[in-house]
Amino acid sequence: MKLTSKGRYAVTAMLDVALHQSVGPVCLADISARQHISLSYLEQLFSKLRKADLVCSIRGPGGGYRLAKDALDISVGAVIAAVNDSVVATKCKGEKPCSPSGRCLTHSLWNAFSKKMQHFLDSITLGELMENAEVKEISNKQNMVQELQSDILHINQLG
Amino acid sequence: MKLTSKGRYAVTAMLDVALHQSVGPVCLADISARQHISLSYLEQLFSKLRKADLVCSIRGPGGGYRLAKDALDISVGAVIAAVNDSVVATKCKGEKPCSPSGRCLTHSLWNAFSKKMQHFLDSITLGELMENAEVKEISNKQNMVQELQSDILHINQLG
DNA sequence: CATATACTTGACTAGTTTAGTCGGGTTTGT
DNA sequence: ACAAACCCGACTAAACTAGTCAAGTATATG
Repeated sequence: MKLTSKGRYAVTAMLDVALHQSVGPVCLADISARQHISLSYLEQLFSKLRKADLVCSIRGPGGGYRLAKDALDISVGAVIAAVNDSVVATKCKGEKPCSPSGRCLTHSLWNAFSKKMQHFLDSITLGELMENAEVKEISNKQNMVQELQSDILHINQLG
Repeated sequence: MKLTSKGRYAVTAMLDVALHQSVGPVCLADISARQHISLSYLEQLFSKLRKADLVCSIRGPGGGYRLAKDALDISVGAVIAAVNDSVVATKCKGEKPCSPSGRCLTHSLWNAFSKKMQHFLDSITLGELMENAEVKEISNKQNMVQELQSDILHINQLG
């Protein structure tokens, strides 16, 4: 799992679709205008998002994109994975020794972290983020502590 | 917060130091040999890690690096941040309009996610990962026989 | 003190990825 | 028919990755 601005663009665009699809399909030109992402780049991203079945497209005038599922069923992790033509291929496979106290232990530690990371990204959905936003819109700064606590709770549930 | 193989190398190297510092300072040559990371590249990484006060160095023969704090006080997030000369500079700062239903809402949603992400990375420490590993070490040893068998099988297929 | 060991710093680079452009398509509502 | 929208592939400048290379500086030990 990589985390770069490419993924940020994808998540941002998907959130834009989620926020605006209630009045009909959202066209890339509108997203481009609102989020300041170049149209052609959006085309690239949405091509991958469509192939990953995260959005569906409506062609022709008045067309655009729509989320393929409920926003609560689309994880941030899925969006990021879709645009990063991954295939990382963890190296430590064919290589022989991997002594218990050496390379392989550290490697498995990294894998443990990587897995936690993955679960975390998969556990946050677009819908969740939107719900949080609605609450936030009312009082922005009030519940910093609550938020932190719920975050920690959330993390503990994962691990 | 970026998450690339640079960060992975850094975390891996730091874990290696954490695992081996009990018998004295860990020199980069040893880490290079164990983790298969080039010495010169490690030099770059540790230069940054030292500036971030995550490790301290002991020069001269028998020298090397040591964690600057307890492994339980060094978060994975801190390590990754140290090697990624960040300065992301979130764009939405000087820009004016940021209409509530447009760009700025999506932007704040991304920030919300970004924050969660940050908290998550900061909440995992090197020490925690090591504790998890101790449990795993047993199951690793159980798999050794299986692994050996599959290796033998592989060799037989070649001959 | 000499010297080998080990860290320190900076300049350089091939290769890959990012973020984007360009120019053509195809589909479809009016 | 026409225009709005998606679709697709080739291309590219800039940035970043993952290093290499070379010339230092500090220090433990004989």
